[in-house]
Amino acid sequence: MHKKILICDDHLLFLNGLSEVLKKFGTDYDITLFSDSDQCQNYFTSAAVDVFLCDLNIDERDGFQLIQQFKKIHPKAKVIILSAYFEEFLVNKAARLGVDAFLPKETPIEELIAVIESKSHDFYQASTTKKGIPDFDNKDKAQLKKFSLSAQEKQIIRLIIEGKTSKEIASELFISKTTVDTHRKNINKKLEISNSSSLIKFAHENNLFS
Amino acid sequence: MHKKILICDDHLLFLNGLSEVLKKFGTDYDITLFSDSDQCQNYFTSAAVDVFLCDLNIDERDGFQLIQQFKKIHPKAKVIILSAYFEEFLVNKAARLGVDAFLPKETPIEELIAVIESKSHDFYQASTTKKGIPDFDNKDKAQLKKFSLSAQEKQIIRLIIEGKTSKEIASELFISKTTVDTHRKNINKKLEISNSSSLIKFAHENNLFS
DNA sequence: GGTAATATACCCACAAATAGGTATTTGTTT
DNA sequence: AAACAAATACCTATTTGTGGGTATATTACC
Repeated sequence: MHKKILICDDHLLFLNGLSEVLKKFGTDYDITLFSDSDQCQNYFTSAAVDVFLCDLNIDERDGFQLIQQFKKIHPKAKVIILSAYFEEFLVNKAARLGVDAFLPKETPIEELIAVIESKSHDFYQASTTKKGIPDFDNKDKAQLKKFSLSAQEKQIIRLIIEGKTSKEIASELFISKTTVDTHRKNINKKLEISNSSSLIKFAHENNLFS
Repeated sequence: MHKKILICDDHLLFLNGLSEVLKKFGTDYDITLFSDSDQCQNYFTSAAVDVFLCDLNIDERDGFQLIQQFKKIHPKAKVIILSAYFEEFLVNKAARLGVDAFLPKETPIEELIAVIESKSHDFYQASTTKKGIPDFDNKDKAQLKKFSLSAQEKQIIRLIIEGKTSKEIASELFISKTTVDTHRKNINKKLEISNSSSLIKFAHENNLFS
């Protein structure tokens, strides 16, 4: 069946490669590529799309934001996240946004195509995703609610770990310095810590990033 | 010109994609793929290789180790690192190992092929790599400075990483809080940084502990 | 025996972070 | 429509960290 596929990923080599592989193995795909999230959004606001393959962290913008916009315009399209990071709370958030599948980038191409071709919109359909599912609910209720860090909070933690000050983080995220301070305050309260060294320690111990 | 190319990367989709793209754009490439570093090493110990494309962090093993082994067996082959992480100290280490190019994974395919085809073994040849070069020497100095940290300074860094405040560190080491501050001041000066997050980042990047 | 490095400790001033509060807006859920 | 979570932003106050000095005692190395 003919499918209009939209791919957004800021890793150009990955983008090229994925496109090549899909053209080779896929039946009848019309593929459009973007490495810039704004250009991608411009495109999908006025074009038909059947399947949207999206990376997280596309050029510093949160991939979830892009997906949220996409969902508004194309509620029936299939959205598949291809992410290098496979963490429960990300999978959770994706599920809440109505993302159809959350696949690691190392997913075999056959499986990716199976997900693209599947008629159902089942979040758990891919075998690789299933692997992560057993403790999905437990992790969600136990660990995740313990911390339940929002996307913006996580973003700020990332920048703190990089050695940025609140002022620098503010200008990088186009928000006020006082807002960054509020986020840091809330983060510290949630994690029951009182300085950024402990925050970094926490992030490493819990593999928030890696 | 015919080239025997060996690629090692644990991201299967990336591996597939890269291989496809190289076959399409490259002139006459004989490509062998591995996602497992041990299997890759087994292969190159008894096979001719012209170009080795290698990821860092291949299945938990340090990519540098693999490259080191490769260099012993194929001193004249061209080694190109394709890494998602582009940081000066990694580029430094690569340069010291005699790696010919250090490219981000988002490198345009044309540029990657240009590097593969180039006759020279010039570490700085790719435009994307050049961007990272200006502070190459500075970071190298910082690298050396790591050894000029005194025992007490290292001890204090350890405690900072554990999330302790200067006051806490002082009482733990039975010295004055102002002395701890002096040490922190000297550490920051030596490492050319200005906050503890950067200090922790430095410690991790340079494997000061662990 | 002189020089260098290290550890110790203080002064001052300023920057940054932490922690309490309140408040508005937006979007989602029920 | 009401309730909620999230992101935004400000106020105040205190603590912590940073960076410029200076200074002394100790050890280590030529």
